[in-house]
Amino acid sequence: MEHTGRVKMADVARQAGVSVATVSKVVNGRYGVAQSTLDRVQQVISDLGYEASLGASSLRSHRTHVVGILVAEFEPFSTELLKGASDAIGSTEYELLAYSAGGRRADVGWERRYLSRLGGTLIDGAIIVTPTVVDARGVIPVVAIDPHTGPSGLPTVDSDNFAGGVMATEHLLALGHRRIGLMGGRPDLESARLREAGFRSAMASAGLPVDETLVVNGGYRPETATQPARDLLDRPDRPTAVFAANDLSAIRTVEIARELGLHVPRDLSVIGFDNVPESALCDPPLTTVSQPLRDIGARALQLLIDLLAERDVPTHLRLPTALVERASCRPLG
Amino acid sequence: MEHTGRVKMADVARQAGVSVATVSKVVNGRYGVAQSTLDRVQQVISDLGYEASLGASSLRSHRTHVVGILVAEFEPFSTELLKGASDAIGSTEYELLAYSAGGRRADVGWERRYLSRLGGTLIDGAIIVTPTVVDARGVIPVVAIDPHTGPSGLPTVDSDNFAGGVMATEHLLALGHRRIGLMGGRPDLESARLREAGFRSAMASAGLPVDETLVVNGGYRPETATQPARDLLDRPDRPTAVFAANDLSAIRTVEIARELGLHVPRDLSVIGFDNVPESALCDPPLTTVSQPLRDIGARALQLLIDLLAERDVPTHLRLPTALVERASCRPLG
DNA sequence: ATGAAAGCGCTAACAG
DNA sequence: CTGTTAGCGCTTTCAT
Repeated sequence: MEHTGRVKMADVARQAGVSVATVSKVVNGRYGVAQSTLDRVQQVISDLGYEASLGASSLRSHRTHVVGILVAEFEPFSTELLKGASDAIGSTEYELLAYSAGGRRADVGWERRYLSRLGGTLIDGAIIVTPTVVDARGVIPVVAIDPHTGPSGLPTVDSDNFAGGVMATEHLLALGHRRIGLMGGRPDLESARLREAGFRSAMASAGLPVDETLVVNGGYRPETATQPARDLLDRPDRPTAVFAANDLSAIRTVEIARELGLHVPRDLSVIGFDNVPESALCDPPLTTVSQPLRDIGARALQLLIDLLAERDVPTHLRLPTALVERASCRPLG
Repeated sequence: MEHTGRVKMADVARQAGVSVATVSKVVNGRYGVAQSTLDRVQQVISDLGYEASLGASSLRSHRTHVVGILVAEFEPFSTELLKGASDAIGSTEYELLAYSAGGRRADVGWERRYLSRLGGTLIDGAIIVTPTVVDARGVIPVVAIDPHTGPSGLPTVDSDNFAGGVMATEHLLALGHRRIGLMGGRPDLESARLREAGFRSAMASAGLPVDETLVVNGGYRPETATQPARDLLDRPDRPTAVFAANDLSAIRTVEIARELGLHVPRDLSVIGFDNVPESALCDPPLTTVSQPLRDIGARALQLLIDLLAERDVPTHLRLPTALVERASCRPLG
């Protein structure tokens, strides 16, 4: 019977001697099937290892019990969120589909295109990670994690980026640093804006002016942080400490420092943001501001599930940040 | 024009004054469309933000340029592979879809069911992570990572688990440990079998018998490792060192040790396997045997792409393991 | 309780 | 060059 390709509903129907309509009913647990038929069909289903094609069934039913998590790329940040979402999905009736077109196609507007590609059919709802173009008038319920600046109209979960920025800066200040560089994040993201605002606020509170030549844009990614890190460090009046807006650019900063013959933390203190697991792998282990990334992913998933169940949900969840001291910062002197 | 739901091909066709067939041709870059029509349709597509539904188009065309990575759960191991696959996909024409039904539905045979659910339509090929039921006669090309014991017939990528097991054990031996516990992995996985074989081989080479009461099954997961860890440690003749078959169960072992008032590494040395980023986050940072997880993911993806292009591929890639010394082991005495 | 038939959004012949 | 016509595998009325 191993003819061609995967087993489809028609194969099950034939083998069980019923119509596909009947098989569909038992697969979907509809009423109106005799117990004997039901048993027989289920037997054939398990014998053949049949499972309905997600593509086909979703096309027709528009209810799939699958939720999507749409990311530009699977990197340490988004995969932490994914772990959290995966933890949370266990207690629901849903399955999880994570989608990325790969870095290259992650141009402006990717979130809208992904949504169009998967929404309406394959997935019942979506979590979008760091969307820039937010398009509230959606077809399916959407929750945003760490979105673009400004009110999006989308339910959002993020963490207290401003407080985190203050925290990081105050830590450096408390260690005696005064000449502090800022490697900013993606300027199109609210999180980056707030972390920088926190930095400036803490500097101002300390009565310190911000040297704008010490403010660069690291773009949140190792590749985009490389040159800015050189600009910051390869100069006689380099800062004694750098606050990088996320761990990936902080880690790259540490690497560039080493390339330039600078020892971290002896010659340069570096603090990051996010507390992705990779930050502990860094040499030296990175001092950073943690966001509860897994929890953010789990909360976003729960929010989405509530949305799908048409329950009332908060439109914005903000989770706390905290200082994690490791070995990349030390007192000046 | 914002009537109902997502914009579909018919909407584009209407707006551009052509048939859906023509729109399909321009979307898929087929020949036989006048330049002026092409321009007009493309304009409408970008105005409307149209993107073809993956569900619908795949149902018909059986070629999607999407590859799947099928996992039981998104945890540190599978997400490292995912990062590697994501790195590698950037240089291809493919997009990446990662799928998990959540822990609960990850029963025996999940890999076959996922494949049935997504294969044939949504995805052109798949990477399956730690499959138990290997079913070579597939509809779509499949690459296995760290599969079930025995020859599967599937192209496989894994690492040198035996050598890694030897390495971990010899490290403990070199530190003077003689009474060494083994927390084994999932017995249905070749990797776990080989790591244990490496352990036994190293013990034998050292002329040491294996105390079978010190061999437990941790099942690779924190939840399943908890009780075995207690069994191993909560007794007067407990081992002075434990080799855990993966980092997650090693980390849990460290936690249980602490619960029991044991200090790691003073009272107990623990070594893991995998070198997931979380192992560095452990307190104390975990000494472990690294597998090049991201590279494994990238290689598996490349293998799959080659398979899809009908290029000749190696049927088995084995990558090296290496000892990573951190702080969870110390000399006995 | 069961099956026939229509159709989800799209692609692939084939006509025109 | 363009449109018409069939389905892809499944769900869903609606008859029987």
